[in-house]
Amino acid sequence: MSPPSGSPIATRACTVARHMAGSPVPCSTCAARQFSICAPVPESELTEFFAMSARIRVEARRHLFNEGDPAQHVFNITAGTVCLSKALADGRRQITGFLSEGDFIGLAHGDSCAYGAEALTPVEACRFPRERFEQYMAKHPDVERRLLQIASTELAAAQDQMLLLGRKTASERLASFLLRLSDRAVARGEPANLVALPMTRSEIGDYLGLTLETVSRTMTQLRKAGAIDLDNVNMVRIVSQDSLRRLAGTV
Amino acid sequence: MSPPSGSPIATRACTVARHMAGSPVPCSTCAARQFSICAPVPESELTEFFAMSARIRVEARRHLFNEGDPAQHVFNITAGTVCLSKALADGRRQITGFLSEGDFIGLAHGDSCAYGAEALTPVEACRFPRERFEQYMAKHPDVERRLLQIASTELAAAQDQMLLLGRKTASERLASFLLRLSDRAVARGEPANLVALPMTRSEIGDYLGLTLETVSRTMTQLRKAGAIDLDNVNMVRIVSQDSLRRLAGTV
DNA sequence: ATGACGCTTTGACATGAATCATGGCGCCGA
DNA sequence: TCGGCGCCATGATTCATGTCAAAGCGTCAT
Repeated sequence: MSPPSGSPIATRACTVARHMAGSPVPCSTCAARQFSICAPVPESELTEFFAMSARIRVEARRHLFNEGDPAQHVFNITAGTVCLSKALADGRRQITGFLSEGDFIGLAHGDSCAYGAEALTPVEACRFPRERFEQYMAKHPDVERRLLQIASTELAAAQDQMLLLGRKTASERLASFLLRLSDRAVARGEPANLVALPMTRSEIGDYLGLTLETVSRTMTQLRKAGAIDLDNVNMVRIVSQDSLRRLAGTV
Repeated sequence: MSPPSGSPIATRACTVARHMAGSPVPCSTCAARQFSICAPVPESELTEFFAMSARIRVEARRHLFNEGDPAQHVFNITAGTVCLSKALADGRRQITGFLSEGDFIGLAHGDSCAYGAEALTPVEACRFPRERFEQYMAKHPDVERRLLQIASTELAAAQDQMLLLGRKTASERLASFLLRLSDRAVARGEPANLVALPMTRSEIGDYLGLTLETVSRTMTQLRKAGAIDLDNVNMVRIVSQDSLRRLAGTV
């Protein structure tokens, strides 16, 4: 299934699918659209909007781009999970967000990417040339307004995360994290008490400012406290939303 | 000078100055304007723009608004320093930013304020009713674009801060902090090596995810390492930008 | 079926920063 | 000029989390 690793010729980090001219624009049936930057694009404009972008597929563990790369594209994720991260010279890294279906990537860049983006699972996305996307926005204030709204929401989330990283204990961090994932699941019409973890303990650690060992121990702690159960390592069942909320402090 | 504290009637957290009709709009001579949200407002519109806002003065230690208040206004700071913060139920708090001349307050709010804002020094600001400001933006995409740019910059800064809070040591945090203040001073045409600290050690701690004691000790450490000198508790002289950068890791 | 590999869990120990406690310094008002 | 108060510096000690190490478990390719 996966290509022979290490061969730069045979390996494709990202494949581009072409759209058949004449067939209806896939946007009209895109499940991610309602959550996405493209939500305010009217039906009449969809063809033009769609034509700006390429559909890409990225394998798990591949990077969409690296921190410091020239910022050439913006993305709208239609399937899979991506993490954004920043690193220090010695390898310590901070994951600044886990993104999935409907999420936009491309805010906060200047000329170069302020963070790297890596697929944690196989990912599908719409990729837009940054410049064309900006030109489109300049002509369509609705979309620009939507992006401002997205940026504003991101900023609020970033501030919550600062509170978490600066002032919360390990169990508060993990409890907050699980509750956020749960809220997110609810927003997508999934059950609140069953939380999938597409990322490893190490990645959770890099997001919460902890080590993977502390994440693991804390997970056990929450389990022993009766707040959660582990169906398997990647599937958390929230047993008591209340105790989890109490443990989390807030958010 | 300061009003008798504790009396809700005699005390004014914020005073509103009225503008004389007919006199030229103060915006044209406002030193903060070039850095501000109002930079793209054309001369011809300044009167209208100005008329939307009230000039306010806030004493040191007073709050512009509290976390959870209904979000009624947005602000543009014209003088002084403000800190934004979020708190946990038990009083732990995280300062998410120090703002000054030219900075905009009002991003990231929903119906209620996502954070509190407190004046660290006497502050002057332009205060706009949130709704009117949004209406103005809807009619003036330039201003909306500028706000998106501001939000984007804020987001990048927030991500830097997440890296700092999640992964940096105490001395890396403090070194990064001092370098940022220095960069900021440079952007305003002030000398790079002389950094004013309008906030207390405790506030620095609440910003860097440390205690005031650790901030104090670390300041001593940086001094003994020959990276900085303290003219007095509120004035840091950067002796060696290089060693400070080495200590900081990045940013 | 089996072995290998990657991820997770758990244990033992180390350590950076927090906490608790004390004294010093500087500023402001009487 | 003096006293008081808030902020800061520093020391002693504790503690949460990091680090190092080893073993368990699941998955996947052979």
